[in-house]
Order: sequence, then structure tokens, then C-alpha cells
Amino acid sequence: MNIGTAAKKSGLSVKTVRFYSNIGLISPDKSSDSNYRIYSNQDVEKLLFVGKARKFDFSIEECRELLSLYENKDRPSSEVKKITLKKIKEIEHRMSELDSLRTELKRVSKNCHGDQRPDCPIIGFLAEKNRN
Amino acid sequence: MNIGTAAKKSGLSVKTVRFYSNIGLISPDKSSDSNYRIYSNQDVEKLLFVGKARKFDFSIEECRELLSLYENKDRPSSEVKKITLKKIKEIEHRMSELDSLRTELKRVSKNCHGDQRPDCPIIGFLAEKNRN
DNA sequence: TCTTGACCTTCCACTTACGGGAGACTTTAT
DNA sequence: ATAAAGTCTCCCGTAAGTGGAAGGTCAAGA
Repeated sequence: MNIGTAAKKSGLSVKTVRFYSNIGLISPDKSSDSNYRIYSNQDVEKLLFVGKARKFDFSIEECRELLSLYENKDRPSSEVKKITLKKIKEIEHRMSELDSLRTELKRVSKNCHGDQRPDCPIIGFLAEKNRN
Repeated sequence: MNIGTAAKKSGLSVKTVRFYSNIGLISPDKSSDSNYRIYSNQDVEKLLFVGKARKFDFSIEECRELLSLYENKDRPSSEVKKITLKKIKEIEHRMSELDSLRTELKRVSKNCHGDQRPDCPIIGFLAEKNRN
């Protein structure tokens, strides 16, 4: 099938699928006469796989790694688990960062009247010089 | 003061300070003979302000807006509050996304032995075709 | 057969918020 | 005087694509 069909089946955009082809993540065959990319059902499986991994915040390089593990039937599951646990750690780290931000922003915005008066503790907070 | 001093005082890198100058976020005077940027104490205040806002996940464009509110003594506090509440919403949205990711990744990784055997439910999960 | 329109190709520029480095110039220190 | 440090502009790179231009390919209709 052509790239448009593969894109539709995988739920990705044509641009994205072509991008994955260009970076060698998922390399379809190419028709020698028309130069069109030709996707197999297996390729579509891989596109779906990567699409899902991307949704789960794995980077392209991580996807590349996961994909090779996915293709290698003898890989030890510990490899996969390692990547996943690392990702969980990253997510939790980012979540705790965001949590502090939210807490702080909530704190300062609670004291802001949010009316026509120019007096604003949020601005004051951002302008505060804190020694660190 | 020169850019290096301003950078040190604001805790930003020279590159970053120059970047802010280039995009017109914080525009110092320029020495007419040496072409060096000359930062005032007020400029440093602005750099600190922006540095802090950036840490709190405000984008450059949001910083630009906050900065103009910071400089405009007559602005209504409602403007500032609006931007802040929007940011809080964004943070909370991202947090809930990350929370689902984490939950799902934890779920699938719990069932993975993580040993030498190739059998891996994480890969299986990523390869699953879910209809949506 | 010709043409139209949909699809495909490559290539380039743009996005965010900078960081790295080249090569040239200015200032400061020895 | 000279060396070192600081600064300047300019260009390239990042991640993961998106958008567009110019051109090639294919199937269908007149």
C-alpha cells in the first residue's frame, strides 16, 4: 500500500510516516519505477507500535530501541522493563516539578484580586528577588 | 554593565541574555563605539523577572506579556491573574496526562518479569491494536 | 488521447528556547 | 606590547514534526 493508506491505517499523518521513513525508523520498500514508498502490513504494525509508544511519551530514540526489541524475539524482557522503569521515573520527576509550580502559582494567584486595580501580588512574586 | 555582569547578576547565561536582547524581550542600550550591550540595573531586574517566570513554565511570549504588565503600573490585576490561571490549567492538564501514562506504564511493567526470558507484556501492550 | 485531480516525491523553512563554536573586534591585565 | 578575557555577529544543531512549493505519477472521465 502507499503512504496515504499506511498513514490512515496507523492513525498517523502522512508527514509523520514519511518522517519516520527518512530517519530510518520504519523503512518501507520503494517502488523502483515510481519511487513511491510501499508499506506492508508489518510496516503498519510497526507504525501503530511507534504511534502508541510516542503517545506514552517515549522519544523517537527510545522507540527505535523498543522497536528493535519488538522485532527481536529473543530479547530479554529485562531490557524492555529497564526502559519502561526509566520512563516512569522521568514522568514522576516531571510530575513533581509541575506540582510545585502549580502549588506556587495557586498560592500567589489566590491573593490577587483579579480586578481593575493595578495592585497584583503575582507580579510582585515574579519580581521578588530571592537569594539562592 | 556589560552582558557578562548582567548575566551573572540575573543567574542566566550570556547566550540566554543575548537571545532575549535579539528577540526584543529585554533590550539594553548599546555602546555606540564598541557596539557592546549596556545593561542597567532595571534591565537586570527584568532579567530576573523573566528568569523566574521561565522557571514557572511561562513561555517567552507569556513572559513578554507579563513583562509589559510588570512595566505598566496601571494594568488591571485581572490581566495577570488570567494568564496565571490559564497556566495553572495547562499545568494541571499536563499533570493528568502524565498521571495516566504513569498508571498505565506501571500496570504493564508490573506484569513483566524483567528477566532473561523474551516474554514481555510491555512489548505486547505497545503492540496491541486498540480500536479507537 | 488528453487532461484533471488526487496522490506521491524531494527539498526547504518554521517552530521553542536556547547552546556551541567560528572569526573578528574591544577591553583589560601583565 | 602583547596576551587573555570578554564581546560581537553569524551559522548550525537540538525534537519531532508541520506547512508549503515545485514537480512526478496514476487512475478515471470526456
